[in-house]
Amino acid sequence: MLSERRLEVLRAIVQDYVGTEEPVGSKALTERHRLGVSPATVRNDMAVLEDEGYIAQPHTSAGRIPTDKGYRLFVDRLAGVKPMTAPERRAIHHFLDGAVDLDDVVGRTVRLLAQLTRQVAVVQYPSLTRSTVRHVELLSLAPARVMLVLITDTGRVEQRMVDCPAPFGEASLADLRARLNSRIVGRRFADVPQLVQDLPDAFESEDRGTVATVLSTLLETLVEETEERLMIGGTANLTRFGHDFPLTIRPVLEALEEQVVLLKLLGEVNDSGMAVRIGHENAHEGLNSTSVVSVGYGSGGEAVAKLGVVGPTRMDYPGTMGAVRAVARYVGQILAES
Amino acid sequence: MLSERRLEVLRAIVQDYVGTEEPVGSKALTERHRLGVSPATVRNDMAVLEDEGYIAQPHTSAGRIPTDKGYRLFVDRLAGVKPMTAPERRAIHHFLDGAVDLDDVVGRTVRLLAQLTRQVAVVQYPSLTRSTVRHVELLSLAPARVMLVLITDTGRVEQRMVDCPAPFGEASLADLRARLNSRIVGRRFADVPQLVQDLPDAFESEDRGTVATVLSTLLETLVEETEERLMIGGTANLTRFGHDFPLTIRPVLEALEEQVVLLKLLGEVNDSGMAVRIGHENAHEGLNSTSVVSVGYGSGGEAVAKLGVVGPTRMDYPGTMGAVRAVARYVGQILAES
DNA sequence: CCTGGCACTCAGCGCGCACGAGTGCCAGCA
DNA sequence: TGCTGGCACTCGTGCGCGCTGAGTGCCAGG
Repeated sequence: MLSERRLEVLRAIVQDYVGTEEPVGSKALTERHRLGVSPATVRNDMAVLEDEGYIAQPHTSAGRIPTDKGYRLFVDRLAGVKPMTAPERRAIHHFLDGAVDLDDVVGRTVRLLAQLTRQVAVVQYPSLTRSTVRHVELLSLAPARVMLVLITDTGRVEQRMVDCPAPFGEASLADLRARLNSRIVGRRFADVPQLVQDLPDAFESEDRGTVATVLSTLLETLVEETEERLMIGGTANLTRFGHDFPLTIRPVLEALEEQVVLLKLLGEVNDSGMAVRIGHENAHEGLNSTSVVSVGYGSGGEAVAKLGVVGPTRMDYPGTMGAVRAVARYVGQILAES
Repeated sequence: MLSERRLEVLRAIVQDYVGTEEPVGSKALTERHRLGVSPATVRNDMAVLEDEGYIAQPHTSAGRIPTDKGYRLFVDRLAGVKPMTAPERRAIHHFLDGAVDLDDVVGRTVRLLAQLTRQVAVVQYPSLTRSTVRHVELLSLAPARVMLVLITDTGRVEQRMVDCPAPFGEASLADLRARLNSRIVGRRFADVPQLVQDLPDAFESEDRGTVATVLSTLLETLVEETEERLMIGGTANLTRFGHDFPLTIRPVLEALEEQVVLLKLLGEVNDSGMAVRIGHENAHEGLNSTSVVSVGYGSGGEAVAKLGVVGPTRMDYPGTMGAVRAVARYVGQILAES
């Protein structure tokens, strides 16, 4: 167990390193923080912290930098979430108000997050399966061609073309539309498969094939990993990563281009709502020198999707967490209003 | 006017420099190309080419590299468009087939282009105004709340919420839907404003306000710069830019995040279809060391949108132009089929 | 107009050296 | 037992130096 002062030393190291981006030495520490002890004592504490794996030196005769483990301790026990100031909150509201549709909301959110945190922002669209059906529309575009449009309560709209096995009359289409909507409007998309299972039975045999085709297309749109969409922004902030960064930035950009990786990245948000993954805690190799701060957001109580930022492990955790949380809350409100 | 051989020397310089990324000297040139003259002669030619501004040396006692003007001459007169090989064409087809909706088509196209050219790819969604109306749908979500859904023949779907000034009955809604569709289906979106101008007149006075609101929302979606959407990919390829690239990559990433800049970037495609902007020919400062190859694509004869790639001025122009053209053609086909 | 020869330039590289920030250890003191 | 000042040590960084070699421009001769 580390003494109170040693924790204080660790906190000071993290803060200084985040600020200066340079290894911090014992002398500098005592000058910048009122620790009440001499550099020599701090050196002893540092030696202990290094033994325990919380800090490391890049090379002998250099100052110390926090390790992933050090950041972890910092985040868990030494720092809180820094709340946004009133002007910042106003800026968030101002920036997000006036979005015309969901794409716009997500786009603005991404830019806002990137700007506030000066890092790379990732925003997931509200997941279909976790949303509620607001409406299902069927449009006849040709005798045997139907367009299926799904609308969620979060404003997300998905459409699919359906090539029917047989021509489908306008009356049958209206019938299907009505039955479908009466069954699933207001229900969660996740429940839709069960709710429509026996729907073809209600139709004449000649239409059954088409109805089944439409339904299977509907179900296909709900398949995980296909239905998920996301937007990223602020990649220009990657250039602030470090000096050696050709090697660092490359794998990060590559990782950011892979949907699957990104979805995993946002990962399981724990119950308190916010997740912080530090360095090697990220499964993906290319992201071993980055940290991810993510949080769920939603229109009501439960999260319909996640958003977060990706930045260097050397980031301002309290500030970033504060920004991410504030943005998520307000996006949730916006969605609830639409 | 430059002699035939001097043009040949310029071509050789461009080809070698693109291949090696290193300034090319007179000796190396005569070794790698059958110019039929000695290095000394080539040196004289180089001196002339340098006087004329087609090449430059980074510093004395280094080889020459092409200038923007040199690349321009190369593209205009010395090189053609390299056609795709059969396997490459097959790969394109394979990659793009099986997209489920427009987002998917655009997403696949971006990834494909980035992969083929090893550069940053930019794909614009089919512009609304240049597309044709396939269907307009109006959905009543609440007594005074309507969702407007626009569907184009290219598969693009846009939706907007409309808050009506007064409750709007189901019958009136159906009426508006029918009138609207009969007027504009099959017409170009650009013509819609004129076509719907007097539509409110056909309604009872109590509904006129709502109809006008719906129509104005419809027109808003057609406003330029709001209606344009695009997707980019392959930013990881930026890391292959050069050695000094922290300074190069930053402004490029920033430019890529700005819609407006990107839209201008794709720029006016000339009549032959393809546009190549080299270095300083790009208006945006951050892109002064990049070249942009873009082309229009469309389902029928005329272009509904553009796509292209952004890469270092030192790029394989014939190959890049070939890839861009081939992809654009096939995307056009895909859109026509949907 | 082309060619071989020649003197010249200069970026890159490796080397050695001095500097200084930062450390670990130890003896002394509260 | 824990803190402190002192001290020797380490090692990365920056600087100056000279060498090397690729590449050039120029010139005289064919």
